[in-house]
Amino acid sequence: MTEKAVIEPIRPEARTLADRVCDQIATAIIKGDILPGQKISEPELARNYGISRGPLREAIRRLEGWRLVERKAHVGARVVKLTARELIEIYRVREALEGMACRQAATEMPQDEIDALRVLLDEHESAVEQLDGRSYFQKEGDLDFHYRIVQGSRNGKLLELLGGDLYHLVRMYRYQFSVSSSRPKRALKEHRQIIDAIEARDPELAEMLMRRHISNARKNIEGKLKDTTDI
Amino acid sequence: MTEKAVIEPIRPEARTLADRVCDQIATAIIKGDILPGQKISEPELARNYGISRGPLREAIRRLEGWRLVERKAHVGARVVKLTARELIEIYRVREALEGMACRQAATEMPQDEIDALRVLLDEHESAVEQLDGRSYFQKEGDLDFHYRIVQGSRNGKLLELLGGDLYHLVRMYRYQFSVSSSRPKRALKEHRQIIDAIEARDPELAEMLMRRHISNARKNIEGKLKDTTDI
DNA sequence: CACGTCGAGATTGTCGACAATCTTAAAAAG
DNA sequence: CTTTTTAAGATTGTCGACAATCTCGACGTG
Repeated sequence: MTEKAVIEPIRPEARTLADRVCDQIATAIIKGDILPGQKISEPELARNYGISRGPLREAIRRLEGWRLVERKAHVGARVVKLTARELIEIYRVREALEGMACRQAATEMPQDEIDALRVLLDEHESAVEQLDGRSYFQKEGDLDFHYRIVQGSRNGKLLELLGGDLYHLVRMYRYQFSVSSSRPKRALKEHRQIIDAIEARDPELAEMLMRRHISNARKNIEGKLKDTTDI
Repeated sequence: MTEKAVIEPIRPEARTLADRVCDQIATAIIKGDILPGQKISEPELARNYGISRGPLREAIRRLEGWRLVERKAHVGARVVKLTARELIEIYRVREALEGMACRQAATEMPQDEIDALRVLLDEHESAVEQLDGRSYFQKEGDLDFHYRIVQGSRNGKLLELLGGDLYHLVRMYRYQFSVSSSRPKRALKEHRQIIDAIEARDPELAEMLMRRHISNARKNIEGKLKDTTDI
């Protein structure tokens, strides 16, 4: 009895097959090992991962829920291929949603989470200084910052929407186009302004800063997309 | 050949088994035939609908993506049971999202869709006058109005988020508690104001009116929830 | 040569059976 | 009598096979 209570948290791999394969495929998609628009063959993946088609289909279904793949009956699943328009749409939605999250975080986020977030920003700063240009950690680190703000809003539905659908797509886009190196220092400065506003318990300022922060990122992307022929 | 082109749109039931069962279960949940918190037994439902567990699991998995059911590994699926807090959270998210949708609709919604929406509102008015109090059509009609506004925003991701997750839950809540009869005439008036602002191509006013409209609905609910012991 | 038809092959949808896990209730120990 | 253990039953997870459907290239016709 006492044994079990200790062992259980140690073994988080008690998950189901579908869970693990789902994570593996999601990572493969986000990192670009499976390209956008590419077909997802059930027999092939089942052989690759050494499992049956049952759990694999469950994993694909979950990815469909995350909007990482699209399925058509009797045809199959393909990795989503974001158009430039859709990418911009995502950023506009984030502007509204995360602006709201930031406003609520200014009143709801507990002090210890604010402190922890400042520590995270310090880590980001040293990482940015060390690697100077494009840093791997900054890629995910930026999303981590945003995720914590949303957590701080104490709105579970908001967390579901942003964490469930949009962030997967944003992560995919970032890996595919390696756009994190755009402006790490300026982004870091904006992050600090935002957390300052939250700690000052100023909802209006916090929302405004977050909206401007995401709006800046969107404009940065729009500029880059003009060069690319398609996406 | 010419036959097929005619027959195909006539027979939309060429969908898969999982598709139809998914719709059936979703309707059963929303209408309250399956109560919140109730367990979803795979063998039982498979017998009821006369299908195998394969398509049924696919249907349940899709409902999980719509946040209508929650699943735990090796335990099973249960219909979600919204807490009062979560319901309020949903309305706060809708306020931000649909406010944004309304703002974009003021610049993007084509005139013919605006005209069609006015026709819909006229139908609602006659339905409200005829049945006076609580009318079945008004229940879904209200959501129909909101859905069309979001469509008018021409933001596909917004439509996915609102139509995919939140509206199912709102529909379920409305059926369960029969709250549509709260204030149909006032809601109708607010709807007309909103479409007026959109036709006037006034984004700021349109957003403000929509936010206030949803905020009013939220406050109305908050008042009703005070009476209920739990939900 | 262009276009429509047809069929082989492969892929997805569906099914039933077996294995792993949880739940429940009875039995045993204190 | 309360608590712990254990075992039976049922449920979920996984697998392999069969049926329905789509894809794509070859073939015939205008």
